[in-house]
Amino acid sequence: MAISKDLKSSKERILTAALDEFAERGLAGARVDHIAARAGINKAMIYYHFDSKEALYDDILRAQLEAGVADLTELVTEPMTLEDVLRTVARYHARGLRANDKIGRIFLRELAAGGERIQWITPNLAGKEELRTRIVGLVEEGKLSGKYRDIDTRQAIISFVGMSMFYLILGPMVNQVWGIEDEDEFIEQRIEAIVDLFMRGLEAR
Amino acid sequence: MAISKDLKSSKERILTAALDEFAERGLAGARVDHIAARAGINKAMIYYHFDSKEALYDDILRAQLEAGVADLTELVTEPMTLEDVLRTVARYHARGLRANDKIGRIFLRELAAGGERIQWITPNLAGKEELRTRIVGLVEEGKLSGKYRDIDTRQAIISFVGMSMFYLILGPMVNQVWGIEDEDEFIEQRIEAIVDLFMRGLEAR
DNA sequence: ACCGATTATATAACTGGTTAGTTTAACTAA
DNA sequence: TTAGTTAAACTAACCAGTTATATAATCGGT
Repeated sequence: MAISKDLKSSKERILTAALDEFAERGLAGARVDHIAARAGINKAMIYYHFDSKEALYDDILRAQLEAGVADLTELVTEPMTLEDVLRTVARYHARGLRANDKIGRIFLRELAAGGERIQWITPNLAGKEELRTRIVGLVEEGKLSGKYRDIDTRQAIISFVGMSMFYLILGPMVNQVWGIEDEDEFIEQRIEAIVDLFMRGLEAR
Repeated sequence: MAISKDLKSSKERILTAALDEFAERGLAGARVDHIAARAGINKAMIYYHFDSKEALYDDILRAQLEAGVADLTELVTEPMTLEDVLRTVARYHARGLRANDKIGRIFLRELAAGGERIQWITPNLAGKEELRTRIVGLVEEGKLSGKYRDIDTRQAIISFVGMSMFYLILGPMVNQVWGIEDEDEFIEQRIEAIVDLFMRGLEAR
């Protein structure tokens, strides 16, 4: 039998199936039998590759977070203006994570639980610090040159990230409340609206 | 016996205990036995007052959402400028919901699950629409009079709500990433920073 | 005031389905 | 020979919901 190697290894199949199951139901709501069925393998294989349901979950969470931060930092390597960096971040949040919202949903539940697991798994994600200090630097520079107003840099950046991540987090709800039909168009407008509002709010007159 | 009426009725005790349990563990992770223990009553009493664990959860969710929206709409009854309305909303998000973050945590998990339950429970929260149309009206008015720029009103308001709710949602993570010590002071600064950035970004030069 | 009936409150023990994790025994491909 | 894989049955704990039972409060009728 065996229609060949079936494309992906069983371990990979378990990982993708588990990502789906955890995104839909959360750690407590996920069922190991469901994961096995989704992956099209026997449950015993899960315990052959992973110690426990929790260990599987932690593996996935770590891998996804690391990949996410790596993707984003890679996008902002060359020298860029503040506006371009922010547009890149906004685009990443709006487009990239919407295309794969699974980690977003898992992330939300972790936050609801207190975020301790995330801090335990990834004490310091490589690249996260780097990107932040880079944005801080660009804002401070503009302030010194008189191009930007003398605002609280930290608060401003948190505001930007908030605007940028909000749709990622509350997308479905926003669509319903505001009756949004063409989501793709809305997202493109959203990216520009965020950057425009922020830069305008920052610039000295 | 009975050391008296024991302050709160058993139903009220169940409701507060369940709110705690659901906030900490979510619907799937919550245990009816834990709720009973926290409330200091017998498990059967839960099924005397409520049909099921889910029904109890739905009751709590509905009551909390209704109370939240009612609180907020009450705060913005009198005629106010856009800036004052926004400051009220920001203050409400930053202070009010932080003082009782339980419903926020439950809300996050609902969003992660797709938000369908919230829409089912509260198809149209009284007052929610009212507040939104009021803010839209104030922005449109300012645009017509030339006080504000000709931006996309919808996008701008979503941006504002994003900035405002972000700290509510990601508070603990923000504190860790930015190393915030004095949280109370930070929150007060946050409210002003949000309103300032938004108004400045909106105003015509 | 008194009676019976209903209602609210409470408990401990139980039931039956569910679920994470295991075991056994066989099979395949490198 | 070893690492990977499968199916199926098993177990031990867990957990939502029930039942049997009991006591106190409430109330309508007389």
